[in-house]
Amino acid sequence: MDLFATSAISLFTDPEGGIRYWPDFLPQEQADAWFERLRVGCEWQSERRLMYERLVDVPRLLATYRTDALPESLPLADLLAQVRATVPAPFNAVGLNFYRDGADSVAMHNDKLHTIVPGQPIALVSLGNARRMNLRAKDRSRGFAIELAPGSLLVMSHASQLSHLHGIAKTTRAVGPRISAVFRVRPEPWAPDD
DNA sequence: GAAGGTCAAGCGCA
DNA sequence: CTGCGCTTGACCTT
Repeated sequence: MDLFATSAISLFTDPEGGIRYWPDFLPQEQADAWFERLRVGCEWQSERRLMYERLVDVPRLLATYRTDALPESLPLADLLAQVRATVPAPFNAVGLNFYRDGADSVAMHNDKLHTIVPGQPIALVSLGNARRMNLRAKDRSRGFAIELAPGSLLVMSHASQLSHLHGIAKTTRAVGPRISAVFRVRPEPWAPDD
């Protein structure tokens, strides 16, 4: 029995479940402990991108694992079990994003369609500092935002990736580090360095 | 293989 | 303050 993953808030509806949010998915103590273990233990990768003749850092750190090869030093198997208790999908991938401070961000985007399987959801667990996620329908019919609290779960349908964009804007507010763990069902075969 | 989309920082605008 | 839309260009997707 899980006393925490009780009530989902529906942010958007479609035939595949739309976009749902569980603010209290994990107990706070567990969210805090897992955040620290992931921050210290993940093999964080930085990337660079060219823009206007300058090489700039991608404003976040990244890590990717197959769910069938999770490092035992990380709490990802436990986290996956928690996620699957609420979202019963055959997740085979977890991507982690480390937003170190308010200068880290990700532009509005939808998940790469070749990295997800039609009909299967995407499950995003937030740890560490809260950050605001902006969401917008691609047809611009509506936009909304959700404060992604530590220990929360956001589930987005495959269909919602066709209809909506999401992103994390930079902020001048003093915000501490945040980690998101995003579970996906990727078409096989795939490798973590894809 | 051509065409179109992505997405990084910074600026102007509302 | 915030979000948004525009810019270039290498790389990715269709």
